[in-house]
Amino acid sequence: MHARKTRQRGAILEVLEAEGRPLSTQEILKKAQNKIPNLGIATVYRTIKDFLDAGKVNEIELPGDSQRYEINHDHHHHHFWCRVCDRAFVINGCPGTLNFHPPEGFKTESHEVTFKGICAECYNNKH
Amino acid sequence: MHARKTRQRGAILEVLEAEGRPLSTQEILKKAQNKIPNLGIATVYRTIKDFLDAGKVNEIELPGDSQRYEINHDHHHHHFWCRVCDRAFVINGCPGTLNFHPPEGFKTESHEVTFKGICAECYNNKH
DNA sequence: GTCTAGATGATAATATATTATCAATATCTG
DNA sequence: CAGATATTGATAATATATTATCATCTAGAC
Repeated sequence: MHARKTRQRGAILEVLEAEGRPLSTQEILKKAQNKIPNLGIATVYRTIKDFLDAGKVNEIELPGDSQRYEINHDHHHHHFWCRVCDRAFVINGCPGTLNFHPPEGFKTESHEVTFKGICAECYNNKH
Repeated sequence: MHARKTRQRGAILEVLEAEGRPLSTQEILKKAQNKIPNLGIATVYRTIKDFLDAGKVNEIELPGDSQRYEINHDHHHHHFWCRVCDRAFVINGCPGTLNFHPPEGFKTESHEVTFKGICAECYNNKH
């Protein structure tokens, strides 16, 4: 018997799907608590770890900030990080041609591009 | 009387200049201790903070890792991060044309590109 | 060389993120 | 429904990075 389906895990998955952008563990906790008021942070961490192992979610690392998690859709993309509301957003595709080569002998395995600035909501002071 | 010139600060600046790549506080400590054996980590943090305020060094944030510091040369560039030796390197210039636009209404202020992989030394097992 | 304030080193204290513990609870099988 | 066990929530414990404290030391003015 393994991996039971619980209200908590369902709620966390729903939150990630509904938002459609990378969320921090705290963001996940807050939003999932709308469905399950006394949800604990430990359950968020445990569930995210399970989802990661199962390949359901990806771990996003913003420069200098803690991890974010997003549903794994298997398509290459990058992120925008709003310095006002601290939310991360998905930017589909890859900006320009990353046909740039590191020094001789260096083997590049992946790359990350993070745009920083202000999102539309914050720019319009609605947030 | 302000900002005295000390052996410690000189050593830390020399290390940053000699390496020519972003260093973590621990890397700075270890390398500067070759010059000043009982240098303390607190002095590294204090000195780096002073250098940041003075604009002498830049703070580099790798996705998911702690800060690195490098001499400020005022030229746009990005970084390569070796997953084996954990060292960061400078990649001059900007890869490709970053003529990519975030969603309508988003204001981009800066961008960071981090290449991940294996550096030449580690690839050749010399490290 | 002397003096004084800034700097240092050792270490305690903070801050934060993540994991471990464990009794209570809830899921799933039969 | 009942029983076995995976899961949960509350919280303690870890891990790590950074900052504060303070007695001692030292750079630089005189």
